[in-house]
Amino acid sequence: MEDIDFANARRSKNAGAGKVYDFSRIEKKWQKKWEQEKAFVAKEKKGKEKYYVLDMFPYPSGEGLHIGHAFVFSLGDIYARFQRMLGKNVLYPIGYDSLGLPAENAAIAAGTHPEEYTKKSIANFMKQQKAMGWSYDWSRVVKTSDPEYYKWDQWIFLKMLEKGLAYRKKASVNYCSDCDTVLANEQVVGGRCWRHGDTVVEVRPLEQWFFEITKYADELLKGHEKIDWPERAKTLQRNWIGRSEGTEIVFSVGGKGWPVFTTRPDTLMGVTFLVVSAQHPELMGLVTEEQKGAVDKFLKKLNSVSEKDAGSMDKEGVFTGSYAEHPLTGERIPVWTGNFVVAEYGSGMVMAVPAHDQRDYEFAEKYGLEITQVIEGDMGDGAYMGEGKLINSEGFDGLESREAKEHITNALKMKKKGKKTVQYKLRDWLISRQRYWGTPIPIVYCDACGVVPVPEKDLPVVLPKDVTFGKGNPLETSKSFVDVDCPQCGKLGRRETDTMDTFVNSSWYFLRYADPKNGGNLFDSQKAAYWAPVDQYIGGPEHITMHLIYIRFYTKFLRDLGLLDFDEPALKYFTQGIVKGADGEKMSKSRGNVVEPLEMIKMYGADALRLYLVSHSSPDSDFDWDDKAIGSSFTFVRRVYDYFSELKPGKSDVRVESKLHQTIKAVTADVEGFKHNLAVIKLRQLFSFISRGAVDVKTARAFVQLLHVYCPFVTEELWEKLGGKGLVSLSKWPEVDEKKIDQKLEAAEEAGEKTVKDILHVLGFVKEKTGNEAEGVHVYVMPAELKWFDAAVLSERVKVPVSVWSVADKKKVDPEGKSKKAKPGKPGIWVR
RNA sequence: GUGGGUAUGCCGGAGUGGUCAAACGGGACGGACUCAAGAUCCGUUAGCUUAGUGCUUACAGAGGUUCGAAUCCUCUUACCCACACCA
Repeated sequence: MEDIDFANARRSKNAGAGKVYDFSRIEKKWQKKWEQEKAFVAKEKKGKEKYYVLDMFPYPSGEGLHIGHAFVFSLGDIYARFQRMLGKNVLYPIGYDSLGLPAENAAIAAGTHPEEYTKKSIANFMKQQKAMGWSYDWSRVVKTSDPEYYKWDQWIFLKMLEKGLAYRKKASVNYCSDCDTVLANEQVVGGRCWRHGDTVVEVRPLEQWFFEITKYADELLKGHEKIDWPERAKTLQRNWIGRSEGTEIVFSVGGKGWPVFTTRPDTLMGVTFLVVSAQHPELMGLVTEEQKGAVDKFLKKLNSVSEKDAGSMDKEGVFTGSYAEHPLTGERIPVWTGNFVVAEYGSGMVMAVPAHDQRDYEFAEKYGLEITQVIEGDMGDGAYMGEGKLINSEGFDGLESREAKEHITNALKMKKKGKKTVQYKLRDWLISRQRYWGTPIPIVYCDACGVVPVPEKDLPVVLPKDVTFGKGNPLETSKSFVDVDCPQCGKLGRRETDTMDTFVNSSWYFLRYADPKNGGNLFDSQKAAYWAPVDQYIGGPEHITMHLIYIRFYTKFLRDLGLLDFDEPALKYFTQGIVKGADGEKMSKSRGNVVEPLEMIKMYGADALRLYLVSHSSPDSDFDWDDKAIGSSFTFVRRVYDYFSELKPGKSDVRVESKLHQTIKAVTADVEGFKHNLAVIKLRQLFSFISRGAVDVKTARAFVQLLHVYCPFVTEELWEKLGGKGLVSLSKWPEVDEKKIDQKLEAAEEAGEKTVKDILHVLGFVKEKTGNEAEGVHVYVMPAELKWFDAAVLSERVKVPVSVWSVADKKKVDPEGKSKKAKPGKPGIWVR
């Protein structure tokens, strides 16, 4: 065969030199070794500082790991390895968020049971996770689909119920007809299902279970002070919780009191109409006979507008025919209904002050409603939204907004027509799902006893196998599950068929890792107290408003049960960026830009993949995958391997030592701060420095240790070759010896680099001018700097023989007097 | 609309007051080694200029602060993310 097999050629070239970087052999070898030696199994050790690193556990899909997983989990692993090498007692566990809709859907599509599907997916995940070299404690794996796990979800539910935090309520809920289930507010994206972007979410009234998370709203806000999270994550949560202080004012309509929330009670005397949400459940109660036709027509029109356009719709409304009574003046105020009032926020009715609220202003203009200015200010082109001195407000005239808020609220309070109050955007957490693959809600409905909780001793309520998948909730098709005796009276009752939102499962899993096999309790409080809270949590920004709020809520609740003595689950949190396809688009199968970690491991090895993932850019920013760039990471790893596996140790000179310690110092800080891109650069620089000259074993080992957090496999191999004791994984992180960092040497190095450049520059000129190749170069340096310059190294760099002279040397050859040009740090140069 | 973020050379991206024509990687180009290489090594990569120099123009745009700005402030523009009329 005449065709050249390049891959083979590369191999054989390596082989000829006797140094093949056979990454797949190396990676398998160390994977096995770590497992055999139980290297990463964590045990509570009194007196040793613990450190808990946690990645958000994955949802095990049948497709296996994607490149995003490879990226985040590598970040966690780097951190865990780092902390371990710093001597901390590290807990770095992994588990599977294995309940959830996708498994159920995929199982239905594939004609299997979700349990089968999940089992296979998890096995596949594990294989890949091990291939990536992530240093998990595999003895603590937690699977949320395991009845021994979700038993405790049910237990917590019962506690919530006991404490009055779990309740049932008929609610207009978001219903996705594709999922055949109800969605939480957080799962509705722009009026559409978060999983089915094409499906418009319907609003249906259903009897649902809720957790009263709003009870903790204030604490969730205050807790931010205690935790070291990115500011934008906190801001996002703050806005999500959306606390606003204001006044609740009761307007009476037809003898019935209608509370209205406002942050601007100072504008009360400027109220000229009220607007009730068009989606308000009690709207029709306000509509008079004469107006019924108009309101119906209006509602019909609203319904015909698709959700998509509803957002950009103009403010519209219609008079209900009713009048409210102003709480202070008793004046008659018309009540309108409008499309711009949010039904679920506050009471679903607002007081309109067109002079001082832009939305109200537009509405009033449109329908010719009265506009009364009550705050001094410029109303040139619309409402004056600022604060200021009150006018046209009877007894309150002359007050500043701030005092007026107090006075008016007090006046209302005296008349029992209002009070100071706080509103949140955060709603209670709707946990009911009409699906199979979730935690069954431990409740029995009994004709005689009503809603009866399943007694603790009967937990877990296990998902039945005899179900039929199809439309609706499969649990309803299991007679053995539904038909159950009432725990109270013993008569036949009916089991709750709703299951819990999967975010329930992930709200306390970090605690279960502390004691994953406990059969008698959620966890052992001692063990939890030892490991928790999480010291460093890592996961995507998409979880900030859902999971990261729920997990904080659960932690506070468990604390209130007396199970924990802390109230924040994660002290530090790091959000990584998104890995996008080479085309800059989000990776997706339909775009065909998906990169498979396994493919990359096959081609370049896990070490190169890991190194590439963190060296591209700062881990908290998004980045586009680049096929070519991973090649350079591979090349680097291979060179490192080639160099150190054949190392003939010599003596490190002082410059290498200085450089090493400088690098240790910088890399330590970079790894600590997740600045891996910068750390990698420094490691590359150190390597090219080292590999130019001689190093001793100690230095070589230190380099290998620094690189280890990024490339765990190849560094284990090299550590062994360099005669390191035990595993690098468990070795002690190199310590900085400040004394060895010599600024003068740094200056020397810099001078050397500059000189190389200068010589090359001059050589270029000479060639240009004379057309001849230079025969040699003389370098004249300051006497004190003589030791900085090595003729052999310079010759090698500039590819022309170089001789180095001290300017003070009487015997120097210097026909053109170039030595006179020499300055400190900048030698004279003569080319012959 | 509100809140948050980003804007750097051919590209990806470092860099948060002077040591910056700006790390590192990719690409391109030139050279070395080679029968040859997609392998390795060494360079160049704003323009003009120069025996290693100097100047000009540069970090989205326009202003400003400062002895001095990619870096701080203001406004504008574009893009990204979240929330979407929260009273």
